Amino acid sequence: MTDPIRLAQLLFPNVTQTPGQLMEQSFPPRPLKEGAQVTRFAPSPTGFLHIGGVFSAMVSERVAHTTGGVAILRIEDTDKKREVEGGVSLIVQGLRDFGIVFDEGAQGEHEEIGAYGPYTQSRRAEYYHVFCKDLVEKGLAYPCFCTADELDELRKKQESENVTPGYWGEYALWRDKPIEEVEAALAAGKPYVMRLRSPGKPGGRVKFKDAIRGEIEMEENYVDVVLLKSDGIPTYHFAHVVDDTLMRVTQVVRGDEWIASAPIHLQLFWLCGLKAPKYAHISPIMKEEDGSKRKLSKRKDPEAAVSYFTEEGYPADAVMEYLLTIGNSNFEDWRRQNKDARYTEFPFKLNKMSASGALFDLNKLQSVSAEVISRLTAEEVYAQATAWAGRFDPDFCALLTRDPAFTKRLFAIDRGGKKPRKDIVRWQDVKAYAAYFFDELFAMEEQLDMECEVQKQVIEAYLPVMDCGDDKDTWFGKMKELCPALGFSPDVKAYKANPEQFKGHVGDVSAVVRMAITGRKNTPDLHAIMALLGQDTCRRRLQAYLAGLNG
RNA sequence: GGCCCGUUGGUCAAGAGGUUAAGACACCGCCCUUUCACGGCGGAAUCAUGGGUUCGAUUCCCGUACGGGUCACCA
Repeated sequence: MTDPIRLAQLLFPNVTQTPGQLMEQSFPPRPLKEGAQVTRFAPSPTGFLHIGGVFSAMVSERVAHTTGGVAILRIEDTDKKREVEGGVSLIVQGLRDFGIVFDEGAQGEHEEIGAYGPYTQSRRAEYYHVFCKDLVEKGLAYPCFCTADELDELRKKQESENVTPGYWGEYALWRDKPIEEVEAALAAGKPYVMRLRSPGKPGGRVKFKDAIRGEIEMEENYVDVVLLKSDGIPTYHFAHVVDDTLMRVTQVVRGDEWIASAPIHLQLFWLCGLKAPKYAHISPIMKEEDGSKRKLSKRKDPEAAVSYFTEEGYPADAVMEYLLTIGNSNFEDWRRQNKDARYTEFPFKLNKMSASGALFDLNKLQSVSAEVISRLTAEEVYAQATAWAGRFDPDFCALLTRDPAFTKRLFAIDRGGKKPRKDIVRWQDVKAYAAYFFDELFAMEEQLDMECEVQKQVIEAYLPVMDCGDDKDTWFGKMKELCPALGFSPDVKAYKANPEQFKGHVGDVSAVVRMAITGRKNTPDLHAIMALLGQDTCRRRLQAYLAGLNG
């Protein structure tokens, strides 16, 4: 290829701009303050949003927004084979469900915002061509007309000769073909890809700094990698360089599977005369199986899909906070010291991320979730629980919203104090939690381990004095007054001192009433429950329970 | 196979050349409590391995094992 300028003109007759002009005229440096990071989350619209993707998106977004920078959502749809109808909406909606918002990029299937777009790679062909033409002019890129079969053959030959397989050095068939041959192939309409003419050598070394892992040294790239596929669309490698340059991205956050190709990217930036962004390669979220770790897989693990968490009813904030604890382990300490703060106030730091992959811990998620829900007000619980039920359990939703004031009061029981209960882990649990407040769902779920005769006596003694209008002390006072005649101790300590003298203590008496009214042994404050349920309902349930004991 | 990354209790992990090796979840026990929770207190439980360097290594270096990644016209 004796004449790169002529070759470039031949290949890209319609490209008139240079990369420099493009950057100056259309994508100037962003007016941001010192230290502000521009990040991006760049998923492929494959119709599946992985929890690892949400993790990565969260990290990118946090880094941008805690530094006063910009978060971009870019759609990497350069592989038409994997693309799925509606894939973009699924990503946008999925991220929105978790409260992750981007400043620029895709907003819906076909909508975008921001001045550094388009943010969908399939609409950026002209930019890639500008950069590619520039490389051709510099003698750093060339067309390759090899067919899949030819490449296959090359590989076999290399394997038999025991050399590193790949399109490189002397094995790069089209690297130095005379321009006449290229013209002929072009004229014949043969499909071709554009390849990098890599100046690298086997054994050469590159170093770079990773924000999470520190210095990484690797063999430099010497493969003539594909820049533009035969349809003119770039490979990830080239798109990464062009897009992140034009979008003025300063900090790339991506999965650690990209570490291996970092030398390609670094070389590309260098050859294009560009400054590479900073890198942070994050570890995948793992799953334990048969005693060993493996990546969460979308085929085997339901919890790999973020829709799982939405369906199960984990609050978005709970999932975010769990991810934050995996991301920066000091988040938990911070949370304890800032109980009322929103998680977005936490100063997330890339260099505090772990270099090894964390196992997904459902136990921990549940604990975080219970904690998050316990901090919510009754009003918020009502809003979120009904929103969840509206989507996944419409019948129950109808019940919850039939009398909003009543439902809110129910959620207010034992909530809001210094020691809020933590028995709702996911919105799914609300149904079981609140069942006995609704006659439609009320059922005897458990049985008391106490003689029927004794239970009968308790109910019969309580029925005449019961008054749901009593204040708490009066209410409990009555409970105590019942005790002596029934053979129970009104005082727990007295009972514990001489258990043989009593059938039980006040707590046991309350347990019978609790069972009759709620159908279970464990509930929040019984007095509050009865006050809310009202005299009629309580009397009815007490009588029904008594009838049950007799039958 | 080449190259790269990783390895502190069951899990998430802090940590630094000398510490009784934090904390959280889960588990167990006790206390508090009208129940359940919440909370409090306590318990069991960890530096993958072999060599160096060093007065001293879990921490630094080298090897080994194990796990993961990557070597495409996929991202």
